Amino acid sequence: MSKNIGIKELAKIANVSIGTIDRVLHNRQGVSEKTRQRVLALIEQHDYKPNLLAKHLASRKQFSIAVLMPASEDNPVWQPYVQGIEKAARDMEKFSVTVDHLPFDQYDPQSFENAAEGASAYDALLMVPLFEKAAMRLKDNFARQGKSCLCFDTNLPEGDEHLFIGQHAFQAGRLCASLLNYTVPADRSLLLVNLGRKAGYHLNFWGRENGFNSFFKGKDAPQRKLIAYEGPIEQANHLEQGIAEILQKSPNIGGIYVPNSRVYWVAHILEQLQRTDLILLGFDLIPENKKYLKRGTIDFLINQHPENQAYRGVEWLMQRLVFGEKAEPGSTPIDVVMRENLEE
Amino acid sequence: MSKNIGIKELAKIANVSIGTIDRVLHNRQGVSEKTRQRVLALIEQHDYKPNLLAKHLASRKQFSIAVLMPASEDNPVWQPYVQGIEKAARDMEKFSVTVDHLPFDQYDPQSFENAAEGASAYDALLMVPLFEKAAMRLKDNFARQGKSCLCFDTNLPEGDEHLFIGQHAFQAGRLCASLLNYTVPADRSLLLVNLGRKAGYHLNFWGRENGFNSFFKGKDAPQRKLIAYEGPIEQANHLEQGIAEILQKSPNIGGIYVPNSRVYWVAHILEQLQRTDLILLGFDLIPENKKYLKRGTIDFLINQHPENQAYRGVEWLMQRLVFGEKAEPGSTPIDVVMRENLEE
DNA sequence: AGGCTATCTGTGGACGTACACGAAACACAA
DNA sequence: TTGTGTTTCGTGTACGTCCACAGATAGCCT
Repeated sequence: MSKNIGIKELAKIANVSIGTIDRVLHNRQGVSEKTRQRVLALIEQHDYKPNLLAKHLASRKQFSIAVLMPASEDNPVWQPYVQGIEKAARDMEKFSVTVDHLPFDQYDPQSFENAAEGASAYDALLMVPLFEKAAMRLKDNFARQGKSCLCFDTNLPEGDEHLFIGQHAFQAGRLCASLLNYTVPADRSLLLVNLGRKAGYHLNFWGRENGFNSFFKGKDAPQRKLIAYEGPIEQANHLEQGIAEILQKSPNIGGIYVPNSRVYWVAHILEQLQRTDLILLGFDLIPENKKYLKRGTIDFLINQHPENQAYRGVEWLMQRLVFGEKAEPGSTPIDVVMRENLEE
Repeated sequence: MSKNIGIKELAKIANVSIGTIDRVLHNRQGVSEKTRQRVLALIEQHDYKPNLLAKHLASRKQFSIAVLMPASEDNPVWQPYVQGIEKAARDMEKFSVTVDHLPFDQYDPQSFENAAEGASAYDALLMVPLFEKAAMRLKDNFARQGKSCLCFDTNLPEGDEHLFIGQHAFQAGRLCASLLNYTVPADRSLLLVNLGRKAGYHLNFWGRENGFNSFFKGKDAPQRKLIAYEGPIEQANHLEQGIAEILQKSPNIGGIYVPNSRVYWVAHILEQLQRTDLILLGFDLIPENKKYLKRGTIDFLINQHPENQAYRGVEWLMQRLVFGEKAEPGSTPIDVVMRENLEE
């Protein structure tokens, strides 16, 4: 009904011109204290909200968003993120916002630095902070310039007021523990497989690992034997041998937890060893994992909704830039996928 | 860099006035076929995208969206939907879109009809089509007037090209079956509890029930004894008695599936009977259910992300109205919630 | 009072699009 | 040729805001 009041009406009521109102709104100098107060009161009183569309139109600004994220060629995990970014880029175009993907090598800190360099020219930043120190620096840089910066997929440790879109890794780990605890008989033990802890083993993996372990600690936590196996990242044949050995040595193992997307390696090995009876749980709906999920070798996968995460990240930044909003980014559900709810 | 081309530049290039460009863009009559083709070619060639901010500013249109949904007082299930709608209403305001909730009584078809009556004046419709025939009529009405109509939460059966945001009930049912199949030892049977099938037992419930049953049918489906219990909806004491009896008669039952939000009734009864050892699975994160989930009486809840569903529904309609887009509404993940990933 | 700052305020033209109105161009019959 | 009607096109104003510039007002000095 009562359509929002505009700068013009406001001027009429205050008996000043729109120029004055404008100056007050942007608290620029050149307006007497008396009028300023009067105008401010009226703004308050009439609950004036600037028309963001008109505002943005008049101030002919073009915004740009940088997305700092590994190249999708490195790892299929990043593929859907890229898709989300691309879709967002298309959708944001209408708000005069351009989105660029600045790829880096997820195993090479220097490449991150280089990409970060390029990001400084943008108005806002969306990044996967795989390299902690460099990411922190970059974030602080943006903060200092009053520009928004949002992390996704992986969160930085000191997350006080930190802006993040993604799964809570620790919680996800706990959920996995609970799921295995439900599905594996109580007298059997669980195996945690860490693939390639040294290289590119990023914060998310730690969180998932810690969350998993935390489930079995504490006073009335379920008693369950846990075995940890630290596998190599590169040599697949070493891994096969290692897993074969550990399964032989501990025939009591009933379930395996892989806190990252490389669970398909383990799936492959289990099929080789004809041990598909074990409950296998891992992360990410990449094609290889889906394959084994369909066959039943992998039993559960935790989905992060990557396309959605990336899209929402860009959207959130756009809303800040264009509309000046500052809502909570909101978290990503920890989505359990089984053969039965695998889409497509 | 190359800032988007505008209607003005386009006019200059085409050697016509902006008026003509405008007519071509809105394919209104009054422009010769020759010029139209020329302009269209240029539009294509320069990849012209109208500036939506300006567009919306100039066309002083006010859109309205009606949301046909049960009143949240009827049932806590609807509470988060209302919140989603309200948040959407706030966010859509800047696009001059108003959103009204037209509540109806989920058990009273007549109240649905009444609400539907009121909806006809709106530009678009978002509804929970609990009453099939009336909903179909309403939907067709909107379609006939070229207005958008979107269902959420519950889908209409003939969903050929039908627009829907929400969970796939059948798939959700299958997932639940699988989950119980994993967590309940193979030699124990499962109980399916239908609460109040007659009154307000809507399509979603059927889908979840059928999906569940389908899991155990087919050639290499797991063999498992299923027991179905049809409980009364109103008399809680009857229910308690009924469940107690059936548990006594079939002591082999290892898990219970309740295909709707009333799982907390069963949880309450299980606590009374001191049978919290049973795996209990149901739907919706309403406060009562959360309570029992935290305590461990309920083991799994399927979340529908209702706020999100409602919000996305409104947003989708807004995008159609304001921006004229026609993307797929996208589906809702089937989110498994356990004690460990219950938020807050 | 006239002149001169310094401070305060109003005006007008953008931004890119929508739309009403009216002008021009054309066709065709008288 | 003129008149009439129809099709095709251009112009002007508006949307709500930003911003540069010009205009007004007041204070003070000579």
